[in-house]
Amino acid sequence: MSEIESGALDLEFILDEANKQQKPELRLWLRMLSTTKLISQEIRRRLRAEFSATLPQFDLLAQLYREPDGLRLGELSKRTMVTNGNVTGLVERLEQDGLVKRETPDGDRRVTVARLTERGTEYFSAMAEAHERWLKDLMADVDHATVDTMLTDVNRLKKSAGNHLSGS
Amino acid sequence: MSEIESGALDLEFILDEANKQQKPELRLWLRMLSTTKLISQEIRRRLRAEFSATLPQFDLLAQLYREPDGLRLGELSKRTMVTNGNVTGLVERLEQDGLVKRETPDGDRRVTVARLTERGTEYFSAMAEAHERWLKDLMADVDHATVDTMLTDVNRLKKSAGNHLSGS
DNA sequence: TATTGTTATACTCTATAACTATA
DNA sequence: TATAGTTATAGAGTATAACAATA
Repeated sequence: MSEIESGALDLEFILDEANKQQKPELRLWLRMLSTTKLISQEIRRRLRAEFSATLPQFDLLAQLYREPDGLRLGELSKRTMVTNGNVTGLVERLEQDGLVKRETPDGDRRVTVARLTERGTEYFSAMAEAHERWLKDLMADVDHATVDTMLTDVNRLKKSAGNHLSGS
Repeated sequence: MSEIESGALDLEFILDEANKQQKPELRLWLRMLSTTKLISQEIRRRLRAEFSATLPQFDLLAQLYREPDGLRLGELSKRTMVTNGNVTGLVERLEQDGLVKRETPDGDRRVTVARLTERGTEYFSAMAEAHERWLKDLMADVDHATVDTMLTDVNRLKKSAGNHLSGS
């Protein structure tokens, strides 16, 4: 290799490294996106194979699991970040499976409250246990300190994003 | 408030904090998932409004943008984590929009190579610039040091997950 | 026989907007 | 009039498997 070529390569390398540093936010986002896609696909695969469930369904059930008295559909919509109309469809499918039931409370008959059935509670409990196991497994090579750091950092990121949405 | 009530509240708080520490991997995952969902929805909204494009399309175009000579569909499938059959559909839509073209190289006529058209290159260039701006904006409240730390940490996580998939 | 893409299918998710019943 | 859900619709994404052409 000639001196000129060698020099050119070094320069390219330096420029390349400089470029990398120029767009750290973009790089972080692309990396987060591909990472969550990788993990999501794996989790989706296992949820489907072992529980015939989807990720949005799991998410919705998790919200109800925390609220024994159930949640209004509007509140469910906010917490799952799914539009009102689509929450209706999600809940309907889960109701057909016997995991969720809908009730209209006395007082305001416009309101619909969704809550887990007994079967839904048992079923989600098993799902949650498996889900936790899968996550521990997938993150096995990440040390505890890093996990803790990431917990804090991701929270900062979420707050920042929340503060800069179109509607705010 | 009585002493007993106050004591009970303290205990609840302590137990709650202890519980939080018990499942850090799960908590990290749920937080990453809701964060990427929040940001993805925002980016999707803007991509649709300003470029009539979807996130998977953006992802696919980004891969081709880095490879002026184009990529085989199989390779595109791997890089975008989209199945072969669905890559065909994605590329077809982008071809109809005139952003991508397909070619069969001499030598192995089973192969299809996708590459950006001139228009596709220009179009994606504008998309990438806007996309980078959006990300910087959404991450504006996160300091540079944290962004750098996260870049490293997310990479560790991705590698760990990759090492523990079903097929490995 | 193995590989590369394509086609077919079924289902779910996503987004938007119009609509109904109730307050 | 405003609110809570529902319905309708259109378009994409996702996963699986069967299939054709080529090597």
